[in-house]
Parts: sequence; C-alpha cells; structure tokens
Amino acid sequence: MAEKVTLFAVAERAGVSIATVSRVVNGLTTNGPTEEKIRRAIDELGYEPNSAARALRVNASDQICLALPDLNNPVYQAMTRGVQRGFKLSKYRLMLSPSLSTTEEVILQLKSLGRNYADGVILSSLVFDEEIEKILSTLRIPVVLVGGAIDRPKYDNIRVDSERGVGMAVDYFFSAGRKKILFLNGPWITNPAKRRKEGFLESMRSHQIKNPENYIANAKAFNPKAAVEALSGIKKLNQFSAILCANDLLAAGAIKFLSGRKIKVPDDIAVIGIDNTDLAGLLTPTLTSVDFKAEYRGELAAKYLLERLENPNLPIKKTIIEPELIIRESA
Amino acid sequence: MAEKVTLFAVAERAGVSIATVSRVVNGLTTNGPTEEKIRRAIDELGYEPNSAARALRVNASDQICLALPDLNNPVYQAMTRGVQRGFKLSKYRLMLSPSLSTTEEVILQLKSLGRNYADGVILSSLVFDEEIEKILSTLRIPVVLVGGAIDRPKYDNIRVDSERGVGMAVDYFFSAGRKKILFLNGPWITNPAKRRKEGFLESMRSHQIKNPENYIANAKAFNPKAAVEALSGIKKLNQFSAILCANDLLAAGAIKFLSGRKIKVPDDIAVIGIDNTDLAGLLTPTLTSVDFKAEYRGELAAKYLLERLENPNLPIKKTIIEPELIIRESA
DNA sequence: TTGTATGCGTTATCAC
DNA sequence: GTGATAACGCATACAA
Repeated sequence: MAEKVTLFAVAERAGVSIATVSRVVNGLTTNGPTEEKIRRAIDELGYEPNSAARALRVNASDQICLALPDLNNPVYQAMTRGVQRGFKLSKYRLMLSPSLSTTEEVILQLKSLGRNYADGVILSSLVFDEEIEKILSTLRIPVVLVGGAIDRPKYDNIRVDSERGVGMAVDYFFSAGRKKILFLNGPWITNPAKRRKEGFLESMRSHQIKNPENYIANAKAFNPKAAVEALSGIKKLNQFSAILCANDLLAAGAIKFLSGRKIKVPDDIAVIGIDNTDLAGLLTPTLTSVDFKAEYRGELAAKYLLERLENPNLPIKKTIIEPELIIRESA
Repeated sequence: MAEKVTLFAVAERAGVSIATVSRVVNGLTTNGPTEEKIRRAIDELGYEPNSAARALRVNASDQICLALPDLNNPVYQAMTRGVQRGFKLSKYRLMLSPSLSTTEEVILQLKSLGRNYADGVILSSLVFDEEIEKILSTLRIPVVLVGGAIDRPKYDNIRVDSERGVGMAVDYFFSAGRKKILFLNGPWITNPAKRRKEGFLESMRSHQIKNPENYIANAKAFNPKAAVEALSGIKKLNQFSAILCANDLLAAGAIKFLSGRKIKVPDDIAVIGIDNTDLAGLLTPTLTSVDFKAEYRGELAAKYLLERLENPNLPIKKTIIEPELIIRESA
C-alpha cells in the first residue's frame, strides 16, 4: 500500500504553503504561475483530499442516506436507480441503509444520522408514527419523504395518489364488466397497504358494491409466495372475475397460482398489479399494472434534496404523483 | 433544527473532562460512579459522536463501498442484498457506487476512494484491465473482488466457475437429446460474456460439435429487449432445439420472443438462463437456470472484507463458487 | 480511573 | 495572490 499524501506533501513539493494548495484544489485561485506547479505536484503525488478532514472542517460529508424498507421489492430497486441517477452528476455519494421493516429499525437508522455522516436523507418507510416523527424533527439535516402517507408539512414530500391509482384499476375492471373483484392486499399494518385498501373500499362503494371489505384477502408479505398462500386459503375463488393485487410481486404470485389451477388469465379471472415494475412485461400474460413511477419518484426525491441542500430556505415542496394504468394482457 | 452537541457539552454537564466522556462512549471505562452521570448526560443531550471527527482521528470511516456495474440487473440486486446482510450486524455503513459500466467509470470510482471515505471496497466489475489493476494497487484499503476473471493473487476473490456452469447447461441439453444449441450471449467485451462464451465453446467441443462459434448470437445488452432484437435477426431459428442465455434477463426476453412466434418452450425449443434470479420462478414457463449464487457471493464478500479489516495480515482468500443447475419447466 | 494536551488534514480568517 | 495560524470534534499518550 502506498503512503498517504496530504496537503503538506503537495505544498512541500510545489514549494508553497498548504493554504495556497488548498485554494487551488478548491478552485479559489484561478490563473497565477503557481497553479501550474501545484497541479503538477498533485498529479505526481496522486493527491486526493481527505474526506473526513474536510467534513469535519466544513461540517458537510458530501453524502446522502437513502433509507428504504426492502431491496427485495423491485419497486425499491427502481426507486434506488432513480436516486442514483439523480445524484450521479452531483458531488454527493450515496449511502444505502439496511432494510428498514420495523419502526425500531427506522428509528435506529434515523438516530444514527445524528452522527453527521450524511448531509441529507431520503426516507421511504412502510411505517410512520409519532416516535419516528419526533426523531425526524431532531435531525439537523434535510429530509425528503417518499410516500409518507399523512401530510407532513415540514418536509419535502413525494406522494402517490394511491386511492386514485387503485380506483383506476377498479374502474377498468368495471368497464370490462368485471364486478366481482378480489383485492389481494399485503400486510395490513403497513402504510401502503392501508392506503390501497382505503382506495379499494371507496372505489367499490362508488360502484354501488356493498360491504366491499368482504372482498379483501391479506397476504403475509409483499411477495409471490405469500400471494399463493393467501389465495390457497380462499374457498370460492371462482366467484371472482378479477383480482387486484397490492403490488406486482403479489400479482406475479397470483398469476402463477391461477395458471396452476387451470384458471385462465384474463379470460376467467383478470389480474391487475400495482407499481408497474420491470417484472410486468416479463410475466405471461404480461401484467396490466398501475404505474406509480417509482424510478421517477426516486429521481425527483434526489432533485428535491439537492435543491434544498443548495438553498435550505426554499419553501417546502410537495408533489403528488398521478398514477397511470398501463394496460397489457392480464386485464 | 436542534443545536449540535459535542463531547464538550456532555463533559460540562456531567462535570468531567472530555477524555472521560470519550472513554465511556468507547467502552474503555467500565464501572466507576462517573459512568452513570455521563450516560445520563449523553441521554439528556442526545449526544451522537461526530463521524468525521472520529474518522479523521482514527483514520477509519466505518464505511464500505460497494462498486457494481448495474442495479438494473437482478443479479446485482441480489448481490447487494447479500452484502447488506453481511454488514448488517457490523459497525460499517454501506456506500453504493453509481453504475459502473465502462473502464473510465470504474477508474474514476476507484480513484475517488483515495479520499479515504471508505475502509474497504467490494468490487464487481464487468471490465478488468491493467489500468484498473494499477489503481487497485495504489489503494490504501482492502479490496474484495467479486468475479474478477483472471487470477489476481493480491486480493480476496470470489469467483464463479463460469465454464462449469455453462457446461452443466450444455450437458443437460445434450442429455435431453438437444444438440442444436444456440448461445445467446451479452455484449462480448465484458468479462462474464467472455468467460461464458469460452465455457460454451469448450463444452460444445467436448460433445463433438464442430465450429460451435457459429452458434453464438450476441445481444447488445444484458436485458430482455436486447434478447428479442438479437433473436429477431436470426434467420433459421427453427434449426435450434435449445437456447442457452447468458443471463436470466436475456432468457426472459427469449421466452417472450419465442411465445410471440408460437414456438413452444420447452417442446420446440428449450431455454436455460444463467444466474437463477428471482425472476426465474415467475416466468412462464418457469426458467431452468444456472445458479451462480449471487446473494451468497455478496454475503461472502462482506464476510471476507470484515475479516480482513479485522486482521489485515490474513492470507489471501479465494473461493470458487460451484454452480448449480436449477431445473424448472423451460428445459 | 481521571485530566491535560496534542494532532489528525482541512478550510478560512487574517495579515502581508 | 500568498503564508501563517486557528479551529472543526475526537481519541489517546502521558502525567497525575
């Protein structure tokens, strides 16, 4: 391993003071005949500024923390790609939190941000309660919320119109004459599940369906296997002509389950997913899905955070993403 | 935003010196009646140690950099999950590099590591040349290579037996009487593509096939769309009874393409993928795929890096992952 | 066990 | 435009 090279080494080699080198490195001195010498010394020695020293001095780490629930879910993979892209041309490095499923994990992660290793955080959590809210308010760095359900006026926030998205799917089913709709939801404690359920109930009622809560099944997780398990437990599946799934992974499981039972999709039962992930185009039949534009949300979150870092006094920004129903073969 | 609280604040409140507080924080002082006071002060003030100051002082950032080609590819998503898991119980935070496709991007990323913001790096690159090698040797932090093709005796290294994995697939085709095999490869410049191609040629020759290089198609990227494009360009597709795809995404594209042409999988043409990603079980037919255990490799890479960080003098570790053919419906 | 004091590498203030 | 120097917050060598 090579020896470490600091400002002092460069200064010595160039025959100037460290202050001058520092200025050149930071572009505070343009012309001057010294600059040439210094640049050469930097190249020859392979000098790279020490992040920690700089961070300590200017109180900024040039790092961003991305706090997400679960990298198994393609929707967060897409969001991550969006965030990556959003920061690509910036000076910021991206930190990836571990998977944050429970309130405790979220809190631990947020608390650790008190160590000042990040200049900002993009948080997308399945859960949101007062305790999390409290810790958020103690953070000394800007926060961008992606998908925080309730209105949180203090933070830049990118939400999705869940109710509308779910409603679009229900409407589409009805327009195709499918009125017996099963809503296959994920774990009911999570925020997205709550919102999507509300949207379903509301939309069904608007179509004059009584007691729509009877047409809801809950999978234990947002994945294909849980979908299969949940559907296996349903007695009279053929009473339904459509299944609306709370995300694409559940839809993938549903399609597998149905074709295993020789039930034709969409002829016998139509299926719509939510999130419109990469998966949708690869399934057979290809999956009709409500696009909540996860990658775009990630990119937008990055943009909002960058803008706030540049100017902390900007007014709070709120965006509600309009969902779009991407129609493919499954419905 | 709350005001910042340092060791000084805690020390003042507890009526001790900052050194004593520092020791308590770092667990260098056990009992003592002072500890109680200090802990209370820490709690009351909500003290969190400043990462930058600590990093500067001890010359360690408690951060790890994960440098990957492409988060669009599920195999790297899986690897990332493995790495996340591997570091979950450690003190290390995970930094995610931007997508590293070209040599230039890899070099830029590696150079930036000279800023000492990471204590170690896990590198999985599609490309490896002398220039990258040179920069690697100047790094002052441990490196774990995942999938560096050539032997690199200086670094902990987790490889995959590509040739063997591809051979398993070819053997399986032959055992099912399928001898006319098309190899649908990715961009030929990348390392995995080279290795997999070699494995294919070698294996075909061992089955007495002459000029196997005539049975190779190259997709422009490792994704479904590129697979469709590549297959569209093939005149006499029905001369083949099997397609081996260089990864699952290509296989997904191939299956879509074939079913679009009313070619039955596996009856008319069998398909095998590589990587055995989450996708495999969700396609129709489900995809037979060579498992290179990406998630496990990620976790192992994290383990190797942790061990080396703990003890830099350990002998270099090399592991070659044994592939496994996961048989599903597509072949 | 506790306190004092030094330095990690950098930026920024101040004189020149 | 340049150089000397203080300070960022912490860990630790040393003295007590």
